[in-house]
Amino acid sequence: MRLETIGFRSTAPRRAVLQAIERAPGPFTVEDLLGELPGVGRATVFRTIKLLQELDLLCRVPLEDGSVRYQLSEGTHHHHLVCRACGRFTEFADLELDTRIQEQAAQHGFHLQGHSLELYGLCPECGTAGVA
Amino acid sequence: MRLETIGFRSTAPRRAVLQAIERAPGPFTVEDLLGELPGVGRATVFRTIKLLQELDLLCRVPLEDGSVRYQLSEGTHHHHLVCRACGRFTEFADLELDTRIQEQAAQHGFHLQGHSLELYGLCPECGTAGVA
DNA sequence: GTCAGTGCAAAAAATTTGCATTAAT
DNA sequence: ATTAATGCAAATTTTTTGCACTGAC
Repeated sequence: MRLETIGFRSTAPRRAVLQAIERAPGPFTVEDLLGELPGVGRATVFRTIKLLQELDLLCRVPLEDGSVRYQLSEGTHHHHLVCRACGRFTEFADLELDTRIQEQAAQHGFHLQGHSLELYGLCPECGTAGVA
Repeated sequence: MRLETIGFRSTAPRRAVLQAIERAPGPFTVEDLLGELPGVGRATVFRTIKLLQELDLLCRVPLEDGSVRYQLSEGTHHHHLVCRACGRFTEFADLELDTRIQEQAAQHGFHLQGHSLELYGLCPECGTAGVA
């Protein structure tokens, strides 16, 4: 990890959290992580998650019911397609979309600094299964 | 109110919540509402807020820090420009944006059922003040 | 008169904090 | 040696639940 490169210490708990995240088969909650890491303190897991988000290594995805899931991030700016059935989400980026968003902000005299976009529905697998 | 029209009872607590919401000068938290309505029970305020959201009379806006604000809704589908400085938000709708979102979903073989888009930045007033 | 809606207080989540201790650099 | 990072347990914050009671229709 490049944690040390940017002034953070590479500690056992942090490495453990990282590994658990990489091991995760899909989106997870903080509680999931805690369950995977019996030896690591609650606060540490929360603190590490926060750190990883700031480093853009982890993305936080709010669901429609208000709950939150996390998933390893590809790093670059992107949005999510969230499947209501299986709960998994796919990243995608769309420059045109981002441009249009900037235009909207400009039209309202708004100084845009960030945005978040989540699409909810059924992924190809679940959508097909549901219709069939 | 048309609550009764759709099978819900028009009760004093609900009317009180509605009035408090209409009185609100800007986005508010549940706690704000509770403070305005000493006579109304916690659970009732939460239940009424949930109801109003389902009726599209109230919109729920997640902020970047994970907290949530509410604001009376214009009813139709829209997005928000959230000001990081003053906390207020403006609604806007953009058919082109929605279309592009649908296209993205289609490209991923995703059956789109809903989406949420929040823009964060500085509103005209705060942006100008900040720069000046 | 019925049953949706309410209030209350307790329970359940979800997250943060304080602080003495540990360990990375 | 410094001091960032940790663990723990307690404190907050946010939302939900159970249930007897009230009041809209």
